[in-house]
Amino acid sequence: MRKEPNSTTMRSLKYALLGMLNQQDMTGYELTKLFEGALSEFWSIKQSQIYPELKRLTEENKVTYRVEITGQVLEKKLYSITEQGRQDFMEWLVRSAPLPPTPKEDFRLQVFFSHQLTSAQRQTLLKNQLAQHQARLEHLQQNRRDFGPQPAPDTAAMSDYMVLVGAIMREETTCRWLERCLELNDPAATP
Amino acid sequence: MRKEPNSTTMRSLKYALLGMLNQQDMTGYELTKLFEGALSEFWSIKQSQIYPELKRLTEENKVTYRVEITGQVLEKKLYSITEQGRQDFMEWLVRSAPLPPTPKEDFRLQVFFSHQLTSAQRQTLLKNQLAQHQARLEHLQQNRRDFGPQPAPDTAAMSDYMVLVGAIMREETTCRWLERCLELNDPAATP
DNA sequence: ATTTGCATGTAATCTGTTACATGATTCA
DNA sequence: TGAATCATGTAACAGATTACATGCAAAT
Repeated sequence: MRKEPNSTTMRSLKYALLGMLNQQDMTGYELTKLFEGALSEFWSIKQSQIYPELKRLTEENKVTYRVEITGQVLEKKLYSITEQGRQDFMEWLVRSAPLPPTPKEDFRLQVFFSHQLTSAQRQTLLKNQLAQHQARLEHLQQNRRDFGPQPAPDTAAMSDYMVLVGAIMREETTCRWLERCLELNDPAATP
Repeated sequence: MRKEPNSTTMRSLKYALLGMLNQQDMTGYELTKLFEGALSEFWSIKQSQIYPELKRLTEENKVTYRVEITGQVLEKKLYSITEQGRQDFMEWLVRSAPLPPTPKEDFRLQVFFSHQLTSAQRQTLLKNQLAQHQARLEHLQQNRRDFGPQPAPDTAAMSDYMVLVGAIMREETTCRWLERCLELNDPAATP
């Protein structure tokens, strides 16, 4: 008896790949580069996940591929989304799911237990975290500068832009939070 | 030959449990309730994870337990942290790790692909998300009101407070981001 | 000729989720 | 006496990470 597909799981990677292939045919390698590059700012995946998932999507008839030759003999598989895959993807894309549980962040757990540290240790921890988020924020702000003027609605560039703005706002807030935590732990500071 | 403990993994659950047991002896059931209750706002775990992890921590001599009887026969295991466990925990607590990759959020992936929707569909998606985050924000703000005045530095209450403030700031920003996205997608709106 | 990049995969392990499974105690 | 809560576990599966493994092509 064939196993029924389990419909209760998220399959986020599936939709990430279908979404990319819905825009353009690509090889697994190109998909890897995309997710390791600019996209990794908000969606990171490992190379080793890609090929098994593409294989699975092929078996499920969500994608197909044709083999192309680079140079003399090197084979690459150029993947395309199928009609079934596109339908699946569009269904996911419009879906309004209930909010998932807040993602776990180890640092927030450290903060939760931070009264078990000395004041100085806590300050070191907070300052270090702040420095790291400031660096990430500056990097994202550079991305925005490189982006140029605000794109037009209903374009791929606008989607990119919304995600980028979201990432920047998130980092800004994290920095403000950490600064606030430092204040709260320094009784000398003026509130 | 005995397997070496793998030191490259995070073991976040380990430290979450040790941190709790470092404050008070507890049963697995009580730990479950804690993480399902107030803490679930920023750190959610499933009941089924608890008992295997407690078993493992016992084998690793990070915790011990004594059996107590409720009623006539019902056994419960009251866990305590060991000295070794406390050392482990404190080492983790002061550790400044490099930032982990940004946690994956399906919704941001949907936004990234949202130019493949109609303007109306996109608006529905954004508005639905906004409503959900507004509800969560109100819930968190209620928690803050219940919290009372700002706690003193160096107390457990202050740690709680910092995490709560962080959660509120995060939700506020998410709401502002979603409102901004709605603006960006409505050419009629005044910027 | 050597390094870097293109290209595709597998194996082992870890973490987390869903679902199942059982039974005692307390309160209405 | 029946429902809610206390209390502890297991099994199967899903998802992600780390590490390994191989080999061609292009550029310096």
